[in-house]
Amino acid sequence: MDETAPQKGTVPQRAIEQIKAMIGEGRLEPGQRLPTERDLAVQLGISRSSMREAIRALTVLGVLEARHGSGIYVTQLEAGDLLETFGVVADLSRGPRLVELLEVRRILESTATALAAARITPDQLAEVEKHLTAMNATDDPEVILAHDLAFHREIAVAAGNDTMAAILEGLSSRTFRARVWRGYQEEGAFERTRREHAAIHRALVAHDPEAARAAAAAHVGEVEEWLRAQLGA
Amino acid sequence: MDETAPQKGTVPQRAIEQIKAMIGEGRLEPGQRLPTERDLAVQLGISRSSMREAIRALTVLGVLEARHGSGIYVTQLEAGDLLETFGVVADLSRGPRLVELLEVRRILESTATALAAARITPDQLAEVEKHLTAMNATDDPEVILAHDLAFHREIAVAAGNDTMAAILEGLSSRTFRARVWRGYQEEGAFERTRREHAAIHRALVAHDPEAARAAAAAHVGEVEEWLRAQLGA
DNA sequence: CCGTCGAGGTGGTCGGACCACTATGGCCGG
DNA sequence: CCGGCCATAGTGGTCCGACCACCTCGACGG
Repeated sequence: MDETAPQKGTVPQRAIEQIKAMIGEGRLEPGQRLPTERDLAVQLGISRSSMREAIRALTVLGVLEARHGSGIYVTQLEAGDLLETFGVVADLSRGPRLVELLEVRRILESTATALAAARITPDQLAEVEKHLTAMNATDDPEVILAHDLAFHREIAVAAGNDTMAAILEGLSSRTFRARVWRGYQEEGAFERTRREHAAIHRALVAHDPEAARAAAAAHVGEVEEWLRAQLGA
Repeated sequence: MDETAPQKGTVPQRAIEQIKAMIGEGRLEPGQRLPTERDLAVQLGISRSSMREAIRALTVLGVLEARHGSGIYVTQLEAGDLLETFGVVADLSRGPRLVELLEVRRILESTATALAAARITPDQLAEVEKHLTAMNATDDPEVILAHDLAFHREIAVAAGNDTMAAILEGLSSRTFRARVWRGYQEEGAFERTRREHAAIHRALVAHDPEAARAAAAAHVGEVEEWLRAQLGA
């Protein structure tokens, strides 16, 4: 018997492993187009439905990208594509785990900010300042939130570690922060937030890693403490 | 017309959002069983195929769990369930991004080890020691790797932040470390690794957070440096 | 030479059929 | 009466074939 299917796990799961293996072995380069769903199904000896499930799974993971009418492609496997799932975690987490996520963010954000203080270029610094002033120029919470996110994103990018930036992006996902900050900012924390952002900015300008680390840690820590108090109440 | 489908995005994508919303709004509790695929498909006005894709996607993300012959259940939404996919990222990353992932791990691992030094209980310490001695008692790389993973996992758990432990678990996934360490250990790094583990252990016993942080950072940093050199060569 | 439009190929969706597995409850033997 | 076995109904798993929506690219006409 040629027995190409050694019967391990579910059918789509096997397909997922095989495609992952193809990528891992370099047989599929990023950006390259895969055979059609129909062909792949025939190659692996499974039905198109199962193949679709496998492709869907890999699409969710950010490994593949399906373009309607065109074909299936391997993504660039960049940090952003692969770490999108972090946002899902943040969105579905609640209670104590929110605090844990904020703690992780505090650790990474403080280090990222410290690295940024040492490495940031004038161009990047200008970008950071743009969002800082925009944030202080309005009272619309939506606009503030958007620039707040961009402010921290620029800093994370300036730290020079795209993977870390992508993780922080997920940990600061829009819905996540909107949920937490809704209550936080209602307590008149605008002013404090502005002071903290200013402190971070000063540390970046001074290229002072230690000050940047402290400022960023305090910034996230403030929210963390508030949330902890909310849960304990 | 009642127009329940405002036509946004693909069909399965809409279904995913709706199910996520159900969970987010608390209409679906962790551990609870969902309606059958067939019923859900009818409820959302889509075909079972599309519903299956949506379920598959949420299964991959660790939000749902399908038990053949029994039904579909909401997971406990614990950090481990949701961050399992993180391991996939580590497995598919290569080159410069491996260094970035190690850098993130160094930051988190050092902090986690420092926290563990302050909080670890005698029981947990005993568990850590068990893996340490087991690791030093053999020359089988497979066994060493297994106990090495367990060693760091116990420490991460002792740090008291399950989310961080889950992330570190992903960053240290089996295939990831196997790939990197294969070459690393070939260069006679066994002895150095043992010394570093011993240093971490001493810091834990002494409940000395700063020493623990330094030891852990050095431990991961060693591998990081080696990998960086490999890539530059 | 360039813009238009058509055909072919792609992923997206659908419905139905059947298989594999699990759980439940009744039946049978003790 | 009790306990384990087993038939059965219901679940997710897989497959098939058809059709739809969309993109691509080349032939055609201006």
